[in-house]
Amino acid sequence: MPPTAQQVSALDLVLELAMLLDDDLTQHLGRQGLTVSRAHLLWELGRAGPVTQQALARAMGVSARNITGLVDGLAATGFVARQAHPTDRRATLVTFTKKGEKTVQALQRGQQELAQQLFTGWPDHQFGTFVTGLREVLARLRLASQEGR
Amino acid sequence: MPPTAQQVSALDLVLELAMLLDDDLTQHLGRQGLTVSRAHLLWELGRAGPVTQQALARAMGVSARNITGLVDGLAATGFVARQAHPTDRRATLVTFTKKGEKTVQALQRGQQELAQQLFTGWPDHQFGTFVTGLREVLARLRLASQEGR
DNA sequence: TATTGTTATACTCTATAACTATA
DNA sequence: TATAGTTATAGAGTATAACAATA
Repeated sequence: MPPTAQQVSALDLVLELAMLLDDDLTQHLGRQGLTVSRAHLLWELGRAGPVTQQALARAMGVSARNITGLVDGLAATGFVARQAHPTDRRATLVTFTKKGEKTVQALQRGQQELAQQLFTGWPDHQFGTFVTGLREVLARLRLASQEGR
Repeated sequence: MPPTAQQVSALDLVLELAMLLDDDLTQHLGRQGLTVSRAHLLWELGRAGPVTQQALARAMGVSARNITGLVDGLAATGFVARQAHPTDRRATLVTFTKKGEKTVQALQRGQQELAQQLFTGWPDHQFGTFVTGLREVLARLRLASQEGR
């Protein structure tokens, strides 16, 4: 039995939302000289403080080689710097420059602004039901993703 | 004035949903020998029938050069073929192979299945409020994106 | 003169495998 | 022997600019 038309068009809305968010993010970051991947690395760095490239690779779920490239780019554009690890001479610590630190703070502010723009003024029950719905969709999507393996 | 914690965590949920959807899509398409960009092209082709590469470039919002590369890849893997345009000898018509046609149909079925998995069994009022919320978020996001230009 | 698609060139993200320096 | 990061190599997506064929 096929899904209802309402179900299909609800998924269309979700997919359109995902695309728009991605486009918006790409534009926004591009204006600051960043890509989505590089911003992701900055974000992790903001969460975990100075860390090794290995730690970044694990946290972001990408290869070590990939981190080398992202750090190269971020260092060349002045967002991060490499520092010697104090005890392990094989390892490198990735740290913020002043510019990088300010940029991460700006990204955080930008996210807060967006949260406000999207959700200010919603009736309480609508907001609550929407959030509950999001959680339900996320839970089901995680299940569906696992099945597909 | 900053946003509420609820607003920020609602945006977190939306962002997580977007990421999960993208990952899920990438995995699912990868199993069929497709990338997200190539599947996007197939999807457009399914919507609009045999079309020129220029038409695809405009519909997808990417450069003509990019379309050349995507069609090269899809042709090499047997999803589409290039045909001479009947009246304009500059242009190329991109058409489905049998494999391409079946693949698009499978993608459409997959999307319907996902819609069902995500939304089956929701109470009517919850589903309705959720969809209304999605529309509201989309409308506000479009506004926010435009401002940022 | 304008348009269609390709070649030339370049940048980014991504991966695996081989290698160096260190644990 | 195992780990951290880099070099080597490769594929994919994306862009602009120059060019050929055709309108």
